Amino acid sequence: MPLDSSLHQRRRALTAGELDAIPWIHLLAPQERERAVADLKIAEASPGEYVCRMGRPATYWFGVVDGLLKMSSDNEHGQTMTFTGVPPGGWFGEGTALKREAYRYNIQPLRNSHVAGLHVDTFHWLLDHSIGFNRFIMNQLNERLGQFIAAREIDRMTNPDIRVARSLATLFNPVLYPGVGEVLRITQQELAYLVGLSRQRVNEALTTLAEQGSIRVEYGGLRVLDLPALRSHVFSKETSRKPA
DNA sequence: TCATTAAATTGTT
DNA sequence: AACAATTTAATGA
Repeated sequence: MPLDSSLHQRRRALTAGELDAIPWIHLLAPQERERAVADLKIAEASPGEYVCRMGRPATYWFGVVDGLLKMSSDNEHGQTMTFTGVPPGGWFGEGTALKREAYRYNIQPLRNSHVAGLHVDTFHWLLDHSIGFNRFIMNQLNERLGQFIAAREIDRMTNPDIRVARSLATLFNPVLYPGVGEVLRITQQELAYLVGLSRQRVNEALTTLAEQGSIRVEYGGLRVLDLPALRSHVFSKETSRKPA
């Protein structure tokens, strides 16, 4: 059962720390915040479950408190295409919440994750009453537009190293995912699922990126050292091939 | 707190 | 896909 259907039963209140990590909560006036906090729910979701499914009516606007989600879509042939990952601090679904439509994507956890939900009615109430909230949403929509344009470029990249680099750069986006910070908690296997490459190839790409100084590979995560380089660096074809 | 063991993740072929 | 090496997490004295 998707999380958006079962959030009612599985919900619990957010801790003070979890509330503090929500990027838009600080932009609200006291009475607005009071209303938002009263409605916010949090639930745990595991791999294989759905946070929300394509076609289901949108009931919540979601945010990742902890963990890692993937956003995907099924085409008419039953194949699944992954668009992007959603790391901590990311909020999504505002487009469909705005129009009160059905979800256009599937959202599934790549590992055990904590997902917060704000009911669409409260979402709309905030839109009607809070300037700060409107500014956040506008900023978010604008930033995501840039992300999707970048995603189209990534799709046309044949070089796996560049695909990994660009995909990582989007996950490190400080505006969309302020919860990530310097280190992104992600395993190489999880990253492989996201970019659609084998774990071996991802490992090779990460090693190359680390050699170039744009990231550092750590156990269970990655540290970004040079985000602009990740976004734009072009690799020469023969950087790390061993000579014959 | 420390040592031991299991589990997870990474590096390599 | 398989394997070894490394790191973390869990357990109990």
